[in-house]
Amino acid sequence: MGNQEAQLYRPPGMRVLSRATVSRMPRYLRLLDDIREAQATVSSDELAEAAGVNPANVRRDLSDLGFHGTRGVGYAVGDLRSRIQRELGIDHRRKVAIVGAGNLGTALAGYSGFRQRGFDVAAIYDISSERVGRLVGDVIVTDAGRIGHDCATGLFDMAILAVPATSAQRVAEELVSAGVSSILNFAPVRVIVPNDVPVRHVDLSTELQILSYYG
Amino acid sequence: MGNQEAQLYRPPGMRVLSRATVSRMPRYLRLLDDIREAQATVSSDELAEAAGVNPANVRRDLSDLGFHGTRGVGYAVGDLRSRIQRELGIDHRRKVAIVGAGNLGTALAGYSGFRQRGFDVAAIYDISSERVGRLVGDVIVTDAGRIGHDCATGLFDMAILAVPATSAQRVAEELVSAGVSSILNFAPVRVIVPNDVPVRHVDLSTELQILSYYG
DNA sequence: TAGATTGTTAATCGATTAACAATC
DNA sequence: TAGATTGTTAATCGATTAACAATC
Repeated sequence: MGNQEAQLYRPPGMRVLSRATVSRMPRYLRLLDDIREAQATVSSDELAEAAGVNPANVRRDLSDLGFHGTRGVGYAVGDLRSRIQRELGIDHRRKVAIVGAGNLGTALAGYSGFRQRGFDVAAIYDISSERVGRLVGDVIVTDAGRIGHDCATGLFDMAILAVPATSAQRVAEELVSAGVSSILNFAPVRVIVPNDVPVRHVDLSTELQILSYYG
Repeated sequence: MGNQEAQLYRPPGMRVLSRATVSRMPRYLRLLDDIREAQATVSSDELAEAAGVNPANVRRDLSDLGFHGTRGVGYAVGDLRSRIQRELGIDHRRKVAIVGAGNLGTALAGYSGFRQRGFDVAAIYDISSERVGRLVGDVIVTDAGRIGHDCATGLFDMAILAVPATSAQRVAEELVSAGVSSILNFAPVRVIVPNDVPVRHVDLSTELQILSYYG
């Protein structure tokens, strides 16, 4: 694992979960969502099957999560579901800012997929005075100069970069110093965030390069 | 490493590169792009500094890549740059299909970021007869029934899913059986591709969940 | 109790890194 | 040659997994 992958999150007073462990959580959740009321308990074998991992791995993951099952019985479906949702931060809606009100930013603002998954667009920013003041979806385009202030005061805690390549790094740094918790970068350039900054940062352009590797 | 992460690519007659190794390549490339003509050689220390990794890690990565430097001197900048670009499949333009000509699909079709990074939109599909035939960007919306045929005949080798949650899994399976090499999923739902299928698949909705974890 | 399944130990596997001989 | 830097070995680290005692 490189530094980036090794980046860990330490909830206060809780065990450290590896990035690999966290990445399996949504796969467990998928089965739990399907089961719902149909079944009160689920075994590590069933979860493993659904997630495509080893049953021992499931038991270790849930144990690391501090969630315990009952020997001979399994894990309580509803409780486990809530526990994982809380862990992933999807037990409540998240406020996201879109930076860049161009072609892509505007489309993302109206994209129902984010909303369906619990991400609400709280703000959209641009530097162009022509765009500032316009209504995009539910929100009015704000001058990009306010990004730092708005982030620091909690208007949003997640940001989507939909800016030109030339501004991406600068905006990312501004967001980081204002304390944003996550950045999803759609700009066609790699953006570097230091490893010691507690931001989970997914660089789409890098992903595309990696993607293309498998072609 | 879960199964998903452990998925490896085996170029014919070439060493196997781990996903972790591949993920560092774009970071090396970034420095090499910056250097260009300014410097003929680069050391593992410089690459390590730029990529935020250990110098020994750099040397091992390049060695695994089959690229060798000169002791006491370093690595040839231009040659290394070409070698990595070839490895990542970004030494040539890639043809991508967008599935779904709705709000998001249309925006992505016109998004210059893809084009700038070497991804050309070769086709856009939809099932709605109202949308089929319309011009979106450079291409005319085609009936989704042709996806399998067009992929199999090489019209594109990468796909972007911009469909509703309900169709995402079905479309992904169709693309996989037609032999697509990469899928980038923008649908607001997780899509499962078996581990033994040689598709590099980045599930944006899963990433979003992981993202939110760090908030 | 008998069967099932967890939780944890110890073994295994793979990736990272320190160290240094090779050599430009 | 003297200094620099690679390429590789061996040590280390961390994550996965087989196995099984604990226990419902």
